[in-house]
Amino acid sequence: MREIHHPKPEEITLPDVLHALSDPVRLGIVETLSVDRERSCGTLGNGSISKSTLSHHLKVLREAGLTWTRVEGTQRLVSLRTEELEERFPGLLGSVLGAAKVAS
Amino acid sequence: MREIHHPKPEEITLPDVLHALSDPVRLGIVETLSVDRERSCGTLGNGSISKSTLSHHLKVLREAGLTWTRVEGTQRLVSLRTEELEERFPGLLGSVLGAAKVAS
DNA sequence: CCGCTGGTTCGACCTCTGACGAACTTACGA
DNA sequence: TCGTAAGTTCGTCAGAGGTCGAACCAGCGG
Repeated sequence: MREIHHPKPEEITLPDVLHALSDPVRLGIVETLSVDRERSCGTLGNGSISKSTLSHHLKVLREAGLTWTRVEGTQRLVSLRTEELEERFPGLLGSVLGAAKVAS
Repeated sequence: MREIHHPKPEEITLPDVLHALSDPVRLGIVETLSVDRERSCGTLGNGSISKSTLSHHLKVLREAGLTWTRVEGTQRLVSLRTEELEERFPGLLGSVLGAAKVAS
């Protein structure tokens, strides 16, 4: 497989982040990751979504700078880039996650 | 002209809000409104945008629940629904505006 | 070496979105 | 009353975005 591209902190743009979070599926993934810290790709779909679509969403999140993906044997482990995001856009991720919780 | 539709606070959804904010043009409008409080539609375009496109963006913002529009004679005055948004999604608008400022 | 498991990539499809000009509506002012 | 200024609405266009199945690729286990 190809190199996994992750943007540098300074390359992360606000519109990209907001767009990535504006999809319910991706927002759900981010919520899950905020609780579980690190999960493999396959455990992030709610069953109602195909492998390829899930992979697409994870790519959007990764390229927006929201998540980090590392290879572990045959699977990829995904986690939130919490610290870097906090440094770049202080409070943003937290308030979005809080809002997501409120919206239940 | 038709009735101007504004969603009730409880009808405002997080994905809609984030999607509305994920467009640079609309984000700029929200930034402007966070400073000036209330402006007429025409003064919100950066010159580089047509009237109809601007009207479209303002409609997206309004229907996402971000802005309030009132009629004043021949023009419409647009303002942020700051309090209602704060109540619905505490801290969200503030951190987005802060992030927008950081991203300069 | 072969098959399985976990993911990615590739078209294809259809919808949504942003952009524009042109036509229309409304209110104000001369 | 007529024109003008401010916005909306409409139709259209091109491009982006989400979804899927199928094909593909990499490791691991037998």
